[in-house]
Amino acid sequence: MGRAPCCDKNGLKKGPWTTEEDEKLIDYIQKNGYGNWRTLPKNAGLQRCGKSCRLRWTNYLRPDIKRGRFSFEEEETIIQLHSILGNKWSAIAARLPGRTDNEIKNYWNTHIRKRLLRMGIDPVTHTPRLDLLELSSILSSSLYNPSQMSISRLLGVQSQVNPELLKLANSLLSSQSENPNFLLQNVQENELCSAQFQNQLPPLIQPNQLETLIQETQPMPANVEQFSSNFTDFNSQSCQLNTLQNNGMPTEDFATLPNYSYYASDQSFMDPPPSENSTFQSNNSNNFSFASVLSTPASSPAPLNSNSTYINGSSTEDERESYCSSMLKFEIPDIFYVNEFM
DNA sequence: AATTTCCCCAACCGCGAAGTT
DNA sequence: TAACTTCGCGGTTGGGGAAAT
Repeated sequence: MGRAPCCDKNGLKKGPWTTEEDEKLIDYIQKNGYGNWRTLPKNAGLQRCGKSCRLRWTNYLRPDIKRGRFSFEEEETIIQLHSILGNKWSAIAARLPGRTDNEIKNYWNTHIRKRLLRMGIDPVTHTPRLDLLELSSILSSSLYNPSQMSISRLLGVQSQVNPELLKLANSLLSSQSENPNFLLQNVQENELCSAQFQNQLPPLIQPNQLETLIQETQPMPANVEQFSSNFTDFNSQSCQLNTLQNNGMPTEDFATLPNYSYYASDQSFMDPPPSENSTFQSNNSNNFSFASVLSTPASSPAPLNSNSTYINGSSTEDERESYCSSMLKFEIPDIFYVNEFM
């Protein structure tokens, strides 16, 4: 069937709204409410199409809109929800009172997405980028089997890996041949790091919680199952690259892993978390927690009530990135200069 | 100081779903 | 049930300010 135009565009104004227009729209809606967006602009005396009025109201003029920077709490929630819901901005917005889908979408695209990319996380799947993982795997194995190295392996994966990364790997291997301890030290650090990490994951989501979420998010996005299974690899492999990034520096920040919900944090379902100085214990370190996502049902948006430890809202972008780095623990080594590949 | 480039975000567009006639 | 209308969503654009050169 044909699609009807949203309005007669002849003579209708487009572009930024003026204060006068805003006042007219607010005044009309306060007196009459909103409902029929098609007739609203005419009744309100606006030379705009209904769609434009609706957008202006829902994204900007609505009295319950919260403006200003996103808090860490909100950012954490967005990342969690996006990992499950994908680009369902309206669904995500329903769990963030006062934020609009447009605002969240913009924030994702301009801040969070870029940050995840810098950290080597695929912002679509929320898993480590496969090409980087493959590179990491090749470099690690080459240290223990130098005779089998490794150009052949690089060539073997060339169809899957960014060609520029192959070049990078090649140059790193050259460095390794000149200084045999260069990467080996990092791998040994990595093993230590892994051992620490395995012992420090917080409590896991209970099966019934996961079931609730799955029911709530039907139909399940295609990437959810993949995400859950991939997260197993993520836990172990992310540690690996992180150690390379530290380039021999201690990895003590694992001991103070922030109470981030990728590892289960929200208190709606959880017992009070261990203090930052205590050691997390887990029977199974490979599971992902959806707990905090479940804290506010879509049908009844309510303020989030996470007890996560946050830096105050005035912190800088760098601080946020540093915080996120600790959360996700998957930074690309500086020595890789990977920004150009992102 | 002038120009260029980058970045952010409000607003627009097209589409599909749901509702109505 | 087909035709039409309305609504809402997600992707994209472009104006303007900030930062870099």
